[in-house]
Amino acid sequence: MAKGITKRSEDYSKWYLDVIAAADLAEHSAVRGCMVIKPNGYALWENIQRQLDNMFKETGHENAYFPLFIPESFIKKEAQHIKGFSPELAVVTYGGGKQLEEPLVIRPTSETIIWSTYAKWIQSYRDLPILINQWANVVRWEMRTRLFLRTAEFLWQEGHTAHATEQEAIEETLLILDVYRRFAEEYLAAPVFTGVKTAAERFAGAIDTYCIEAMMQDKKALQGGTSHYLGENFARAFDVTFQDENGENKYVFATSWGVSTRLIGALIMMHSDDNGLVIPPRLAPTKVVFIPIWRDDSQSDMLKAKITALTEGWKGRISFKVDDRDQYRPGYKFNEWEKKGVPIRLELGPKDIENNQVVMVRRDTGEKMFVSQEGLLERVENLLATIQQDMFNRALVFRDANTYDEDNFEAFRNRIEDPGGFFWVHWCGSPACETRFQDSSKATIRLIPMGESKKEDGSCIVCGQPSHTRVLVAKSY
RNA sequence: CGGGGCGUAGCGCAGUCCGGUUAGCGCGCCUGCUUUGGGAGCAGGAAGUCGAGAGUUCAAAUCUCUCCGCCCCGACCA
Repeated sequence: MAKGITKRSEDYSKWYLDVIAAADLAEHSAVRGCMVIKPNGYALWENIQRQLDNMFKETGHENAYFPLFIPESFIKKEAQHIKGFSPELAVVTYGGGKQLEEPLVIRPTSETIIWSTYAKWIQSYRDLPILINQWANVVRWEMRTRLFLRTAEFLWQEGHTAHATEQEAIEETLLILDVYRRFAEEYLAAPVFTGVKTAAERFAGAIDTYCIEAMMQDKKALQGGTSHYLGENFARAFDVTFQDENGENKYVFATSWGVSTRLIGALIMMHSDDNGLVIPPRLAPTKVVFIPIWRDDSQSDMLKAKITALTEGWKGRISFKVDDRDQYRPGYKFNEWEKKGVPIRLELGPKDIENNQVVMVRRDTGEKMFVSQEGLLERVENLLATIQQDMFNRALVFRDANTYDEDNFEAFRNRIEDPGGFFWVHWCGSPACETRFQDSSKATIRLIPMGESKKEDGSCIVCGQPSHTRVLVAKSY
């Protein structure tokens, strides 16, 4: 049915690239590992941005902007940080035709430039907290790249906050984790597990890294966002101190957190099908496309006028398009908007005029409905809400059907290959056993859950030592 | 960086083994007419430094050498 899109069952990663091409979201650029985000893809990013930005503002954050270039010496100040990032840095050594005295690193993340700045801003406890976010691009020289999922340059937001107490900083970290979870569930229609990373998977320079993890349709995990509690690590490296109420000098406590254009990759891989992109209504740049179907010119004028009347008052309430192009026939248009993932298609032809109806078609299920022209906007809005909810529910059912408890290491090694999925297993906490998961199964510990749900006594699936909680293990992107 | 594949019109490809007219095909694009409820038909048309450079030859998309780039799979990562 869909020309030019490989079936998921044939080649999942080819399918992924085909969906992006068919929906005209992005393309590879002349620069290795970089992508051009085209208008359809960027519109998705703008919607993600708009919503998250609102959520950050609602929780008391402000936006600011820090420079792209970071003096090399800054990056080197925090030992773990430089260790983690040095392999993937892009460095500028020439400027204005002359060799620079000090090379400038193109930011892979902005902790160092930000903390060197915060050091100047903070003297007193009265200066705290600082709750800043920035929308920016960053560069990480990746070996292997894939559109949206991993590119050498990507767009993201990075929040950087400074607090007087450890408790407040940890609360901030968890607050943002919850913002990410809510955004994933309510907007991306993506059920996620939340938890904390193991030491091996932790952000370079963090005390703890919290994350949201979602299951893609190939049953692999994708980390959608991270929130880090940085403790005093960066404050010590950049000498960021404040005087508290008692006149004592103390280091500030830090957090940082981010989500990137990778979320677009997650959205694609969770919801799209063999006919192309499927966008959750709340993030869809165009929520409804209206297609008139005519037999001659007089009809076309009449139908266009009717659609204008039917969509009276829609502007400002719902984003819609009327596809009245004369050079394409209806079937072509149906297909085109399906590939692009528009949630609802409305058709209006001579038969519908006779019956005072409109044909309404869901992108997510393909279901076709004949509905009255009365109260059309309300019907559309209701259906959009239904689609949003159904998409979440389907993803949740899929994830739960492919998530298992497993206590036998050999069985685990077999099942992670076939059928694959998420596995809750007991782990003693030792890095040695963690390494054995990875080496023997190519799967990693995605997170250690925080709540009570997976707390139970058991024995480590690798070594048999006591364990008090199950951890989530899966192959991942 | 290792393994595999590829580079010929905007996109997808044939032609390359075995050198030889004016480098083809499909889709798309432009013009016109007919069409229009699931990817329209006919007619006409535009569009190529055959990835780059060097070499062999009367003659190179095709043979030789060098280089560049991209995609897929692995090791590292949001």
